[in-house]
Amino acid sequence: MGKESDTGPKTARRAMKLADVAEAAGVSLATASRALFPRARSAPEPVREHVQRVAVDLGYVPNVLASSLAAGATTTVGLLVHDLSDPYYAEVAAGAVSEADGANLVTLMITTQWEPARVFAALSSLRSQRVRALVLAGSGFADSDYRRALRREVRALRDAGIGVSSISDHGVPMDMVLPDNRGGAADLARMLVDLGHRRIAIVGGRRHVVTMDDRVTGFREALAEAGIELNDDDVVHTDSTRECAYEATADLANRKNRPTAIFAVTDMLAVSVLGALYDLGVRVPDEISVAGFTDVAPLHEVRPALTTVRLPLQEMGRAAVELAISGKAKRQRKLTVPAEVVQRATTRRLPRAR
Amino acid sequence: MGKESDTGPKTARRAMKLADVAEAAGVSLATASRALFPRARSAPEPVREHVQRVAVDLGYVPNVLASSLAAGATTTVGLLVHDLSDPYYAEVAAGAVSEADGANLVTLMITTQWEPARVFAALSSLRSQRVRALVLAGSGFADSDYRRALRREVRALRDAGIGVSSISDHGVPMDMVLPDNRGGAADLARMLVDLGHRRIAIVGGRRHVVTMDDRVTGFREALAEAGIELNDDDVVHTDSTRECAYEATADLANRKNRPTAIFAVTDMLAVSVLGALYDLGVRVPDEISVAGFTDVAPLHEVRPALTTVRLPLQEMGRAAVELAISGKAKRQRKLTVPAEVVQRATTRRLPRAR
DNA sequence: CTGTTAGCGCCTTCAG
DNA sequence: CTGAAGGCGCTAACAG
Repeated sequence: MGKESDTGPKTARRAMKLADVAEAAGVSLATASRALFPRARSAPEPVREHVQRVAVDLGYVPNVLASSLAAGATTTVGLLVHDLSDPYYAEVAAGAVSEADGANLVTLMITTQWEPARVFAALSSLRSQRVRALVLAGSGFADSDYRRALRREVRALRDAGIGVSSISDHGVPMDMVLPDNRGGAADLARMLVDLGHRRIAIVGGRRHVVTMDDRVTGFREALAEAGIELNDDDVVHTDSTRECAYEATADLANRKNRPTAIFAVTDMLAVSVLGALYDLGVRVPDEISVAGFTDVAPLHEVRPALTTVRLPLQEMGRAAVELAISGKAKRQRKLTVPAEVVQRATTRRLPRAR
Repeated sequence: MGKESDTGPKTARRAMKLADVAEAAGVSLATASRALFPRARSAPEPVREHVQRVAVDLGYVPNVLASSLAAGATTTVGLLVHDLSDPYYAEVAAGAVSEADGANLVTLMITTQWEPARVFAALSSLRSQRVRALVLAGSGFADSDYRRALRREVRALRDAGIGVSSISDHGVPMDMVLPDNRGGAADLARMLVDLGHRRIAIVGGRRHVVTMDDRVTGFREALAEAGIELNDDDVVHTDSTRECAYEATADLANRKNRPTAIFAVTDMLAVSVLGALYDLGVRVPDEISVAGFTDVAPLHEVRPALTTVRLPLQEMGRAAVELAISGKAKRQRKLTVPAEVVQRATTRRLPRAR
């Protein structure tokens, strides 16, 4: 039916629909549907085969929008990260996307640039997309307004039947993957102390970001247990990552009481610290030891090899997706991920360690 | 695992729909629609305001599936990359996602793991999602079967009114962003020659990947013009990136006629080469010069700073999305992106340059 | 087993 | 300017 279709294939012609296939195959809509997508009821083998070949001959591609609308369930999962160009999130996302793919789900990715407002915008956008599940992969903020608002939003999501999970604790009840930032940082601190370090500085990341805060806290507490108190100016906070860390390092290196070790809460910060020290002619680890956190992949081959605390980023992404899509559980689930110190070449034992 | 009946408002209740808002506001469905989403016709200010407040009071969130289905246009763009954990793609994706976001579009991300079959699966999946536009960010393959099949698929996409663009040439007519891999590599080769290098080796990446191939070709041609012919064993190909590059480097460094410079077609490969040389005790750039390609962000602070060829990854991602969503043009558009040599610390002038 | 028929939630001519 | 009504493409009860 219809007039001669224009042979010029350039014209955006209407896509084939199931009804077209059904008609061409001489069966009803319902039968075609059952033949192509066997769920509750299937269709007998001969019919199925026939309809399927007709479908491919016609170049039929199902309209997911329509089927999702009718079936009341989509095939998408939402993924929120702060910044894809950060290796941390890139790896987490790689794992998450791969896991979703394995579940035949496609990933709606949104980047929030460390801005709470964008997180909420993204959440609302994804809700409106009716994602089947959603993962808050970005670290949460230590801010009670944020948490209150998030709590409301998450409740709405769950009420709508959307499974939600997060990586790191956002201060809101939901399933979560909890990398042991505190424990890992504490282990690292103890290791440094064992190596004889006493004057240690921290190059912290953004303020009020729980992931970063936890690392600082864990590190600090472990030092305190060893009888080492950190002054406020032993903890430098950096915002714009790059230059900040660089300057902070220069400052630390020039102090009269120069630290013997620097803990950067992020591998990316650590590499900036290393770069600054290199440029200043301060030898690592001979003069100063440096450690990072996360063991991010792009830096694996860098020399001297960075001492850091390993986190299985991709697996964390996978696990978060897994939690979210299986999120029917009544009880909140928390999956703790161990963080393991990896001692490499940027740290050394102090010669006259007591 | 008791039979704890979920109490409270946790039960997945039906989400608010436009009809609910309309009813609560005492207007018709059509009016509510026009009040909330003013497009062709809007609604008078007073009505609009009223309906809007009713909507928020009810916690109404529009169902994008339904509206897309009815309006015949979605708000999603598809993005295909090979591997998100590769800094190259992570940055490209960051740019692309951001650009899409700026156009109020949300990104459907799919990773294809360098497998052609997955590319096609992704394409079909995205078509079925009725994306508004789609970007093939992953490098194409130098394989005629692949290209033939892709050509068909792209035509189908365009026929369906979906704008398509790619980064790098996939050998198929469509809008594309073309980083000047050949030119950049050629410039790099000339620079090395100018520095006095004559024995140069290439650590290539995957075979039959146009992006990598182009770099090798451009480099090789420029050397040839300078009268330097590369033997086959001067070009090593690596698949699994990591170990391969490492071993290849060891091999190169141990040759009787050790090269004075190594060009790695990728920064990530270059850093592996550097790592291997470091472990072997070969000094860079004193004994061997090393150069990479792309100037990937996570490596910016690494020392000695890597000589490389800069490509504006994020902008490439943005541009590709821009092309795809504006893809109504009849004429094919090609956007060439210049690649600029950045000479840093891993290359040096040979002392007795002839 | 197959076909008919309501919707899914929204948009958009078309009357009023 | 507003409302009623017919789709958008598909699914899932229902009959037959």
